[in-house]
Amino acid sequence: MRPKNLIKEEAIRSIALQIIADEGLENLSMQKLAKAAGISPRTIYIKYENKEDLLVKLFIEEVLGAYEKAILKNFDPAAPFAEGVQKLWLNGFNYLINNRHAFALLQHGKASPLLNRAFQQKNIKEGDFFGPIHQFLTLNVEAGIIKDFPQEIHRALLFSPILDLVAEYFDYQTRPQQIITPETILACCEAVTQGILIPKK
Amino acid sequence: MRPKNLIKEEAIRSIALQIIADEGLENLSMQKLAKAAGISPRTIYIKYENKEDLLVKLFIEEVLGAYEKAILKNFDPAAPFAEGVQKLWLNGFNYLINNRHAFALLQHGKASPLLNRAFQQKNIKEGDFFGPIHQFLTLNVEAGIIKDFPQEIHRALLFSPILDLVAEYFDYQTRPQQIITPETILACCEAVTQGILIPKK
DNA sequence: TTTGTAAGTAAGCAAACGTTTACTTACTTT
DNA sequence: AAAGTAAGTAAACGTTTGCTTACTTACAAA
Repeated sequence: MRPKNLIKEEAIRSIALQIIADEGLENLSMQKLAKAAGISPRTIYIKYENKEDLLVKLFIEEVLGAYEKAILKNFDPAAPFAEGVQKLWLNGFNYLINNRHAFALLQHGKASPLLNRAFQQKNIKEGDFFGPIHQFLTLNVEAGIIKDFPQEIHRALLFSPILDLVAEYFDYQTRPQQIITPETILACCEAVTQGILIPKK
Repeated sequence: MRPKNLIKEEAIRSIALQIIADEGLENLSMQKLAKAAGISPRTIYIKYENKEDLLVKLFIEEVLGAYEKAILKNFDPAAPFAEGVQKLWLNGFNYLINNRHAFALLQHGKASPLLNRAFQQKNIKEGDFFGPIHQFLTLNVEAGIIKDFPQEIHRALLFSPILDLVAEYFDYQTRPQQIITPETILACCEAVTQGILIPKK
């Protein structure tokens, strides 16, 4: 039997991400995608049930999956708090600035009800997506090193600035000087863990 | 001459926001909007040039404008740092949890290239959108109270967690117990300004 | 009361939408 | 070499899209 063309399968995914990043989720159509990938619309339906199925799989597998893998690379949940947070920040920041298309869909994931629902169902079915981070935070709360907030709050406080900083990074790429670099990130990371107030002498 | 029906004008905007919040930006169509508002599609085009014009005006005027107004209510740029940040957090959080539809489009604004572009152009033309916040941060940097980061970085560190906390607030509304309340927000606000590390004795 | 003007509608345009049918191509197994 | 099978395509299905035309309604000025 004829083997499936893995190159085309990869093309569908990467070109879909590209269109979403450049024109927005609302401007992605199956016809446009097929044309850009140089294939027939029908071919997409061999691999994906329908448009929603394609979007959900793109988001969960291609984007969230890869992001999780990248952010947890060489991360040790038992590491000292500041060191662990720094690792996660650098991993996350570096991955996202080098994967603009994945970043774009990640942003859409927070806005689109479809993707939001898919993420929650995935989390319920397979347990915590970013397990080692959960473990890391629990350890540090139990050791009395960080304040005793629920996981979701810790995550919002510690990690949501990263996405905005990445967005600023891309904005500034189109202007005279870059103000957000990987070096900047270390200072931001410290500010988040220790606060941005300058301690009184 | 026939006066324009202000009720219908308001209906277009509020129902558009509702559809976007419930079904996503990618599922809003002019026909669906007209039907839901009980008017002819043509009527929308009396008030808005096209679909993009409608979306941009909704986002800039209806959502960003109202959000700015709400967040700056009773805010004094000359107030002490912790007090000022607390005010902004409470204003922002309370506005967003009471305006789910506006919150949804705000999230889309970070993901959609169209809305993103519109926001940047608006910012360039009319100067800083959240002027008093700019002033507030500048004052505190100059007084040596907070670290000397660029405005954009301060804003990402100080305010981006709010949106994620609001998202969690809405998520938890559909589940057994609410973990994020206006009272929680004060603790989060303190954690962001002073850090979440527990100081060593 | 007539006239001018803007608001609003019903109906429908071409184009694009997501999806499917009928078919061809390429490869494996017999 | 023939049969079998999955991959892939061209063309088009019916629907919906953004948007427009032709018309009616409601009001203010003359």
